[in-house]
Amino acid sequence: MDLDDQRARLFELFNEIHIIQQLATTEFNRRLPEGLHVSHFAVINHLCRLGDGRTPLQLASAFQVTKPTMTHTLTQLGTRGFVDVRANPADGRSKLVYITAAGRAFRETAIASLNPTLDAMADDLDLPALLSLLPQLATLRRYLDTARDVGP
Amino acid sequence: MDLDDQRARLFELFNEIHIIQQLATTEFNRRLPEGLHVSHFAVINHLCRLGDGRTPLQLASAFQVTKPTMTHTLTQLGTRGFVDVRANPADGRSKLVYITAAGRAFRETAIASLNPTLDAMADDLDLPALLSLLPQLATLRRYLDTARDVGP
DNA sequence: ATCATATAGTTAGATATCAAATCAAATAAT
DNA sequence: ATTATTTGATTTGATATCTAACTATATGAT
Repeated sequence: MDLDDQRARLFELFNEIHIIQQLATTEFNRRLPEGLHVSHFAVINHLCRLGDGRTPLQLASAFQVTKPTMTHTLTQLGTRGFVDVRANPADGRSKLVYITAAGRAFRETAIASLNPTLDAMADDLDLPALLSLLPQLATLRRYLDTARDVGP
Repeated sequence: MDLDDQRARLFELFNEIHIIQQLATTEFNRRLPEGLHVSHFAVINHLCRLGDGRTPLQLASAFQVTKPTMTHTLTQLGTRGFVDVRANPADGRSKLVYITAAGRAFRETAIASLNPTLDAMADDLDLPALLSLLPQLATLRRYLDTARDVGP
């Protein structure tokens, strides 16, 4: 495989990933209740599964989005009453994000909306083969994350 | 693996893909000349490699974006003089997209900007293992594309 | 102690994307 | 032929995301 070919196939890999992300995000967004985005669900889900009382920065880091993006997402979630963002007693610059009862209820609803789609995928696709991609993808993700802040 | 676990891991797969797409897109966008987005490059690249004179709809379909998105991208490219969008003599509703000399020049510049990043990845990562993901990802992409227009 | 630097979060502005609705042309049906 | 349906593209309006710049607090250096 020559160099140009190598580059083209790597680019193709990212193109496939881009398309999958687009289609999956669009699909999930369609299934979720009106006005709610999969990025909202992901944050709520994270707080429920791994515990709340985390800072916005920790959340931004967990999802690899920028700080303003997380500010925006948390504002949306706060407006809907799904999270409660309080001052961090240990650090005056910082805040802590707590999930509310309404937030937990939203998670249940969202899960009920998304599970049929996930289950259909599990039925229609070779799930073990798909999930076997996870380690490779995680490696790639870590690499990109690390390579991120080395310039130029 | 129980059902909930299966769902959680599938969702995790999409989360990884989402993060990779975010990081890769951001990285590529940083490398590209001012004001140009990787989605612009992808269209130009496609036209150069596989031939121009395609319709906006064909392009939208190739990248799995919606028609308005492709209209927007082509408007941007047209404004910069990278493509020429003409009426389709064979169909009054349709148009044909041609690449210009400036468009080809932009592609060369863009490739020169992106190749170092791609080459660094090829050096730092296990490229054969990465590229071996392509068939599985293509299968997943085709599945999502097909499942897209079945309701509800 | 004071001042410089680093860190957490927000604000401002830009843009890529989507869904829904619209318009125009082509095709199909009666 | 005329009308209805389908198809290609655009317009409109909303939103998620990014970068850059800003504010406020915390930490470190002299």
